[in-house]
Amino acid sequence: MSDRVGPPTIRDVARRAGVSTATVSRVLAGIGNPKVETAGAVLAAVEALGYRPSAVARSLRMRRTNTFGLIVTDIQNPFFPELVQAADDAARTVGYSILLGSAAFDEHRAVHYLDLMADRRVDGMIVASSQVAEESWRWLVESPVPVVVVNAEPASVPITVITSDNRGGMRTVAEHLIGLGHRRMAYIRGLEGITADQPRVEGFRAACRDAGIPADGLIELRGDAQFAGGERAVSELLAAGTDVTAIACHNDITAIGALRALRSARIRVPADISVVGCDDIAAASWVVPALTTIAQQKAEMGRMAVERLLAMLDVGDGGIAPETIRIPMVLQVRESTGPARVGGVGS
Amino acid sequence: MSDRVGPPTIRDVARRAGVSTATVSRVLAGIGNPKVETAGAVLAAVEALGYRPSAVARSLRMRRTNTFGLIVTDIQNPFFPELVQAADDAARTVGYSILLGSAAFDEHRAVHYLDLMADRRVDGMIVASSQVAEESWRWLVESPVPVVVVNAEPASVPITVITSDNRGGMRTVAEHLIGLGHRRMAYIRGLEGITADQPRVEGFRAACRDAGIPADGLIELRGDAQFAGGERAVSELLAAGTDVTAIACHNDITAIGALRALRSARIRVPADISVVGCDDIAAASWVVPALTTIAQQKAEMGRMAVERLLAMLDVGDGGIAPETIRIPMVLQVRESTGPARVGGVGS
DNA sequence: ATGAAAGCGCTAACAA
DNA sequence: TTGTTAGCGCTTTCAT
Repeated sequence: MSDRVGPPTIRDVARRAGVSTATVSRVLAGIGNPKVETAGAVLAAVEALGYRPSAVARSLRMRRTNTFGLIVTDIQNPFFPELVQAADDAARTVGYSILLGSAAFDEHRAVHYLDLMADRRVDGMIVASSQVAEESWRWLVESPVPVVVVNAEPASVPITVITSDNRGGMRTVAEHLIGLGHRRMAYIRGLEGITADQPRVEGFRAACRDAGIPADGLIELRGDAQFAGGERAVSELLAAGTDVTAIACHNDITAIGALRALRSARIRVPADISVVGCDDIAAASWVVPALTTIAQQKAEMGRMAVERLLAMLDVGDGGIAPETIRIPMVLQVRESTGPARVGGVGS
Repeated sequence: MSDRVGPPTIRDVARRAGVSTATVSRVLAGIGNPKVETAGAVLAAVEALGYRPSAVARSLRMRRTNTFGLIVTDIQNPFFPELVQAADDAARTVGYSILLGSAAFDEHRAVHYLDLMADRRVDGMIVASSQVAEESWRWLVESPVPVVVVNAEPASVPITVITSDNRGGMRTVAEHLIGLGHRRMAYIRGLEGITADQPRVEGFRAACRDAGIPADGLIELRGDAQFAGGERAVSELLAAGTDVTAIACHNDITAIGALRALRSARIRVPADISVVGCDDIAAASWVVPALTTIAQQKAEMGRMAVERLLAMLDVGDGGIAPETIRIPMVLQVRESTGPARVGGVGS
């Protein structure tokens, strides 16, 4: 009747089974050829005691935690949960778990998580956050732990990156619109400096150029990658009396904001103006009209990030050359885009 | 030039500073009155080596991980990220971190995470998942680690629960509707067996009863707590030719589905029919018309769960009696509810 | 096939 | 004020 404090340890099991801790360890790890009776005794003791090996002690001894750190910009952004889920799925199947950090748009928090995960001795890190300063990126590449960056492209730092093909994706969007006859369009950009902003708008511009659309056929506005930014940009657009037949947005949330502003102005979508988003979050198919958008393959990205980390662990980091992997985006045509109207708004 | 493998340890620091590891530990912990020069030397060595104490080793030694486990039903459900964020915030400020597990509606996964977190020796657990079998609940209460349940109410198990006042919330919703003159209403329920389903519908019924609304003034339909369920339920309602002036839904996603079905049927909201949801997810204010809903105070719940865990840790679990804390819900009146129309639909 | 013992990196008595 | 030492619970040589 010892006053055992805390969960049973391997010693408790060993004692009860009348063997050494080494034997318990081996039996549980399935190493060696234990005599059936020994194995039986061990297993019985484990069962009786409800023994669960301490991952903490094991981590210390093994010098590996079987944990990957995952830092996201903001878990409340509907883009991330799917990524997180996919990464977790992939990790789980190979015995890893994910330690999550949501930077909540705060650079300091991002750094905090970087430290935290270093302290926790995670075996690898996935950084899906653009809230990371150049300085931190350097620190990351130099650190011995494998790192995969998702949806951000740190300037001038050799590191493995998994990202959507933002440029190509927005080009596809533009082509879709142009194919529908649109020749006067607006593009609502994301927050200034956000990683994907530049490539997306460039892709859009490129397609316009290729289609021979004159420079003033594309008007660019600044949003904030949030609902409010989309609303505001459209209000400004309308206030300025600018006449476009389509609006492409940096992301779905922006587009949904745009949709709402348009509706308030009694402009019909897509009859008067077409709207298209980017990301394909769940809400994109909930709104009316359902949003045409170009989808990021979030699950695919999460899966790949983990795979990559695993590969680096195998080869012993550094064995794998940093590489930028671009995952294609896929167009989801729904209800918010249609043929360009010919006359003025309301015609 | 030793081929140091892995990050520097406390011994490296001690060696470099010419002191014992104990001293390093003390200086870093701010314990005792180290001579300034000693402290200086230690700090310098720490700096030079880029030393970060191993949380793994510390956890083993201290028998505490400074980690709370958090299991959610499904991180992709917009309800949870805010809860997670709040819990993480609260935990972070007191030096804790959150190990997240998303059960993804899978009972086996929920169990998997339970085990995982036990193995990791988390100092406490927050279980915000209804995917947990009775058997597991028992296991949880018996386990020595403090547990707080969020938004679920395990039958007949004494455990600390933090939940929204679902009954009171839906009562408020009904009263809002009744106050607007509605007397023939529909209620779309959640998935069968889901924890909040029963109290919510009961709250609604109670208010109807109190207002003297006849039994056939409230028609109940079964949804699935998802978009599709809301759509389907409304279609059925319309197909049956049932004439109601308001529809209350188990949650926002259902309500958004309902909104869409109504729109397809060219029924105006709120002119013809009012719609109200529950939860107040971000998308509730994005849709058109913006959804009137009764908000769960998710951040509050996350915060409280952590506080409670901390308290249990202090007092030494068991010192605090299991208690069910009901957090009030707050009505958000937006655009989807209005006065009951008097004539038939379309009048 | 099994046991004894060392040690992963840290903290906390206890000594000095 | 600082150092010595003994573990925390595990895995893994090296013996036996």
